[in-house]
Amino acid sequence: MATLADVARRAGVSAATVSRIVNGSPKIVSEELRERVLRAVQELQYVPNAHAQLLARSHRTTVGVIVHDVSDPYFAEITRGLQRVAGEQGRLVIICNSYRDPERELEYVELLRAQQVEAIILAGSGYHDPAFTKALNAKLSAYMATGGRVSVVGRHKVAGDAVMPANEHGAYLIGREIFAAGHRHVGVVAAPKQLTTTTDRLAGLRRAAREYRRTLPARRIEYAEFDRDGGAAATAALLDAEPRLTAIAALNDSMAIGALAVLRERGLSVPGDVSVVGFDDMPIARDVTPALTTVRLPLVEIGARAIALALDPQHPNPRVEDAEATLVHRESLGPPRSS
Amino acid sequence: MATLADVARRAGVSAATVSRIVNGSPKIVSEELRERVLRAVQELQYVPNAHAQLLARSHRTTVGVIVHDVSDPYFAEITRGLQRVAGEQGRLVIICNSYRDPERELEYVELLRAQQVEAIILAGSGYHDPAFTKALNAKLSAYMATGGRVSVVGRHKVAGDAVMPANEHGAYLIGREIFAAGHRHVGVVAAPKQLTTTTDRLAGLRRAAREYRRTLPARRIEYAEFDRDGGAAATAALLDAEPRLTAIAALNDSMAIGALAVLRERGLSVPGDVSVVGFDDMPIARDVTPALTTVRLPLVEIGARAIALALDPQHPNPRVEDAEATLVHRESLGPPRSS
DNA sequence: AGGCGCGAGGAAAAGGCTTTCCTTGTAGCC
DNA sequence: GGCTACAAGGAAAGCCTTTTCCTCGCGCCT
Repeated sequence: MATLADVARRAGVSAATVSRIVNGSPKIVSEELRERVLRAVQELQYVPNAHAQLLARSHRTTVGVIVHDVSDPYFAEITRGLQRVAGEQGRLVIICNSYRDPERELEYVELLRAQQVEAIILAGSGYHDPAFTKALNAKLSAYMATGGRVSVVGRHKVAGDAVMPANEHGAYLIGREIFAAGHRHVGVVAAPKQLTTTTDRLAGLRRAAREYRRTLPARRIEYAEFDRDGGAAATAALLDAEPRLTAIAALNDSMAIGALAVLRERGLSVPGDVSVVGFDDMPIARDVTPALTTVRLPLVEIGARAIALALDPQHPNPRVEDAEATLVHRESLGPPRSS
Repeated sequence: MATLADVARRAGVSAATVSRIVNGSPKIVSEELRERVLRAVQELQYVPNAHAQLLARSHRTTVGVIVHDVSDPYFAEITRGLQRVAGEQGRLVIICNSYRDPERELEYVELLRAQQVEAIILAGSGYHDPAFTKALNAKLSAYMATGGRVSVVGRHKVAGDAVMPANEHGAYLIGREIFAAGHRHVGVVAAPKQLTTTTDRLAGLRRAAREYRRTLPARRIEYAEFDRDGGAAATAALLDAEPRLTAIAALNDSMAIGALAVLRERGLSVPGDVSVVGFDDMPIARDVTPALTTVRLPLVEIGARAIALALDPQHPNPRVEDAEATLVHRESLGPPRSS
């Protein structure tokens, strides 16, 4: 690869001059030299070595984000918002998929630190795991102690700024909707127990239940992987255990889609026989049949705010912002069948 | 941030020793020093500066991939395959979203070159744009000239190794299916004209049409954005212009889902009134109603092969591999309504 | 005892760039 | 003419690691 020095030699100038021209420094250089240098750059197809630049410059210009999986629509939206703001502020974004493996999450924090990122954004559910939380906080604190900025979305008890999606409240809204419609036998298709998102959303559902003098007995809560197939598996189990179920609350839309698939397979109509509700309002939610009644989280905005917090040098670190949830009425929720 | 020198000072050893211990070099160091150094590393929360390492080491260990958008299922799958192989071979992957903007694609090639990546993988449709193709090839050649490896998926006329999805053949398969079912008035919901993927898939459809002594007149081909909303718009236009349509071939599943939405809105049943077929077999294809008849491309494998080619140092660069397409029968294709 | 080899650790260069501080040359002034 | 002041370009010092090449000391052999 051609280096700065190669260009300088070819143009017959010093490395300093080339650097100034290539980076558009304010220092004035004569038209003639500029031209010679630019020509040499062209001829040698010179591209500055980003690592050397990073080493030589003092200011950082990359931020890292750790998500479960960017191709999951939930995180795709958050990332979109994040990228937009990053782009506006001239920052590059490094995306890391943790696949919900705490170990890997820890590794990625180190990796991002090694990459000298200006800020780390952690998105996605936390874990009920004190040892992990402690380890994570230790790593993040060390990073913050050296000027790194941290911002998390939807995590309790982690150092740094935070944007908190209204998981509890969103679930409460949708729970109210279900109970108000008259359902008494409600099953919950839940994500793994150790995710804080699960706990939060279940809490919202429970609050709604209490308000309607109903309960959500443990035997009607089935935990499974937080995706389409998990939703299908949990629904099948639920249906087998409780044939009288008239409504299923899935803890996200992917799981709801899995539920829909099982219901269809078993010849149960939705919402005629069984109602189904989701969570997150991912784009596909309106295109399945029946279209999903769900809760929308302003994901793009959440991502944008998370990075904005991290990049705002004014305020010292721990600030918490809330993100509202809104109900989206579609067709998958109706009154219970009158049996 | 703590540096190697800080650790060395604290442990009372030289920088060389610290480096050797931290990197597990084969050189032997006494237990005592090792312990002192490791303790200092802990205390200072030292993490090596990745950029300095890159500068100092000779071998590269990152690869870059340029896709339209990782959160698009098509590219998500390709990326998954790619990441798997990259992980196995100890490589890090930098993902760049071009959002189908040729300009941005060019910029990303430069950026990846600046990052000193070992290989660049370019995935996604090419463009019918000689100026762009020339510029891209110039950049890639410059990169390859300095030892960079390039591998593309689904691009004609680009330097480097290639994996070619069977776009033409897949479309041929599905076209045959449509015409064999007896459809005479077939509309095509197509992606933008300047994408080579569009041309290839249309060619396959046309070949099937010729075989059945049918034609695909231009007025029954509607071009739109390569996504759900584009599919909806094109379908609406097609239906307005040709109410007698009995089948719609969408050039990918997202567009097919948009078509399904419009059809449902207009009270047309699928496949009773109008049949719909997609392309790509993205995961959601089986969960919409009716489940999509489509063509499957082995996307994960395509990604894996693309990076495997790039990382294989044996062979010199231009090798071309083909990836087969297979038909997936589901419910969205039926015989034409007998009107 | 002298020489050799070897093992453990350190010194220093290299890697590519930015940026501060200098040098040099020229214009402008008295 | 001699001086200052300023503009343009260059020299060189970092930035942080890795790695090659040394050095030093010790044990062993003859």
